[in-house]
Amino acid sequence: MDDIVQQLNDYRPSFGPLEKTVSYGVKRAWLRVQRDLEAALAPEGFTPPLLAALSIAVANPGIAPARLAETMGHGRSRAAPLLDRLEADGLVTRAEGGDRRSLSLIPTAAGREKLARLERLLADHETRVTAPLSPDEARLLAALLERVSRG
Amino acid sequence: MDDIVQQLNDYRPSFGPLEKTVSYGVKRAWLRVQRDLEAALAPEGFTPPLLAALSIAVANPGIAPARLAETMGHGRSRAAPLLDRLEADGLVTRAEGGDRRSLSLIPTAAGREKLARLERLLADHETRVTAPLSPDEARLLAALLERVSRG
DNA sequence: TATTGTTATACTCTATAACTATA
DNA sequence: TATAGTTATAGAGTATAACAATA
Repeated sequence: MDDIVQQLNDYRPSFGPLEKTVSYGVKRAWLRVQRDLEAALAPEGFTPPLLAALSIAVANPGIAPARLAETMGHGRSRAAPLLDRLEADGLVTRAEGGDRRSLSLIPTAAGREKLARLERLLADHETRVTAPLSPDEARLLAALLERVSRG
Repeated sequence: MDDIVQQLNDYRPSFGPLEKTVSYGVKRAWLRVQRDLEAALAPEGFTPPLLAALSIAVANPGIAPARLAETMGHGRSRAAPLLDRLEADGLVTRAEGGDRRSLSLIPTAAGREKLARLERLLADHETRVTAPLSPDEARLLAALLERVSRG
């Protein structure tokens, strides 16, 4: 009797043709990652896109907004609102670039310190997300995902 | 000289602390998957969430809306607008369930035929997304992603 | 008291197009 | 003619809270 109840509780609806696809697997994993990271950054008043923008700005001092957006996988117009926020928080400044059309993004000391704090939250997040995997499996997963992203 | 130009062209901005994380890898892969699938389904007037809902409804006849939403990884309220659309298109019907609180979703013949057509687009999409991988690598990636999703 | 389906609401993410300035 | 930054706008996805009906 108990095993019948167990069997019923174990029942999981099928995903149909989506079952075992990389496509839907990526989507489901993204849902989990997205929610965990959002919750992890909330105490710092940050969001995942803001973290990505700050990370890239700090790692590539002098980068132009269009290049930053491109690195994130987006069009130019995605950069403006993110940079508005980072600049308002005093984490990044928009300086004039060599070409007067383009800007040069300079991380401030506060920006580097903020990122250092966020890196600790990020490391904990990564640990939670990869908890079901061995370290080797996690590295393998990251490598496979990168190849898919590059296409 | 040519190799210096090549070196410059090869330059890619760094992701900083996000580099090589599973977390950001999932996000980047999701961006690619999402865009490709959206474009693939557009000619059929469908979106990725509609495909997921129809797939689950067809694969689990009689499933309740709350269970469908849960399978997709969402709360109850996410089901209603998706089912509104599927029902308006004549692909699924909302029948009374055994419990008068809950509904029983029944796929129509048109729903099964629509899904069969979408499955061909989905297969092509999956082929494009996994193009950089061997078949074994693709299966491995799907399995690793599933373990991450289940947590 | 808990569960289901629904509605209302708001917020984030993202894309497109258009405008200005510069090259 | 092309590139950069910006703004406006719209749409899709998602979450929360609240409601009525049923258990």
